[in-house]
Amino acid sequence: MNNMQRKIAGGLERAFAARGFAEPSVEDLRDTAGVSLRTLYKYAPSRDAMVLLALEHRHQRYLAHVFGDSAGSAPHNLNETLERVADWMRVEACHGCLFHSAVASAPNDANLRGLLEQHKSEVSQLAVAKSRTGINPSDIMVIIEGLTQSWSLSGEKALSSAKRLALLVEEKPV
Amino acid sequence: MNNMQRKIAGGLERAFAARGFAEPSVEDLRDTAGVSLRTLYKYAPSRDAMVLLALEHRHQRYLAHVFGDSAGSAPHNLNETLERVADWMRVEACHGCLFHSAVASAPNDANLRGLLEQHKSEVSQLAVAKSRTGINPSDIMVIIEGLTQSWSLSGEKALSSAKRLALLVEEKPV
DNA sequence: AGGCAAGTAGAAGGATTATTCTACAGGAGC
DNA sequence: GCTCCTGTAGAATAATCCTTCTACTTGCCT
Repeated sequence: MNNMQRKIAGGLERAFAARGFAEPSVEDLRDTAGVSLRTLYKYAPSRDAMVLLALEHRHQRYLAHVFGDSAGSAPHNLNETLERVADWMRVEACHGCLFHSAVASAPNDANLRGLLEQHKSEVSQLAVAKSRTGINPSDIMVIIEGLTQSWSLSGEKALSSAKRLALLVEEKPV
Repeated sequence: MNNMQRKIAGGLERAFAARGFAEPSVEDLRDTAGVSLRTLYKYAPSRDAMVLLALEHRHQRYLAHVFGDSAGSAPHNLNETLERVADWMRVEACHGCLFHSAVASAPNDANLRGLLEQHKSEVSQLAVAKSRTGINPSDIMVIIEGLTQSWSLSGEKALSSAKRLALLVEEKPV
């Protein structure tokens, strides 16, 4: 059960990340998940549920990548955290944040909005804990969101900008 | 011709901003545009063209709001510029940037991606011109994107964070 | 051995959608 | 007066999509 669920969730995440949340049909999702239609609907009884499943999987993977998992490798400061965020963008060839994409495709879905808030608050909380000084949570939020969003436009330049901003605001906390 | 085009473009922009780019059907778009189906297709011969029309209209309105139009009221510095961005978010009750939303709904559409890049580069160029010191374009990009994106989560706190960051990086240019 | 849980493959239904087309009304210009 | 342009209203088409359902297979447990 768990094994199959991971397989499906991973496939769904890949499909939505590559083609957005609007375009892929359920049959497309079935193909990238590599299961039958019936099994797909068993683990996610509607297309909306498939979106939620993909986002939950994404959340886990993002946290593991950026903040390290139990395997012991975790960033030691804000600078390293930002580098990991950039690395995530590089590896996933991300068109920006998948949670924002999901909300953008269905702006009136309260469930999605809830997931987005939960995801972002968890991320900012973990990031604040990496700071030496008691950095303002919304400061780090602006920096991380700015880095994530402008990555696809500025690339590596966005990373050095984000690092510079973080350094300055850590030197002069509010 | 011009009058009708503005009416249609404005209606399309409102519809997509309120309900996202995936959900509204062409008949929904017709309703919010307030014209007949035939006229709508005359000015935008396909649904994709309707998206482009809406985004062009959005681009004009955004620039006019944030950087002032020929009517004489323009921001004098970075701080004021950021306040105008925040004001835009307040007024438009924006779920983030509409261009990013469009790209998120169709990540493989090259036309959309081109429009996004063009929009953002124009914005950052105009913003840089508002800075006293020669601020790094990608710095201001990260700040504006961060403010825009985290507005829906942090609200006014995002604005003061963005202003603080801008102040710091203007004091210590690269 | 036999039955049950969980999988594949794919057809069918019913609804929605983008686009095109027909039929008609009002107004401006020659 | 007549014609052309631009508009409305709405039907028809052809395709796509989500969801459900049937028929069949495989492996595991008692």
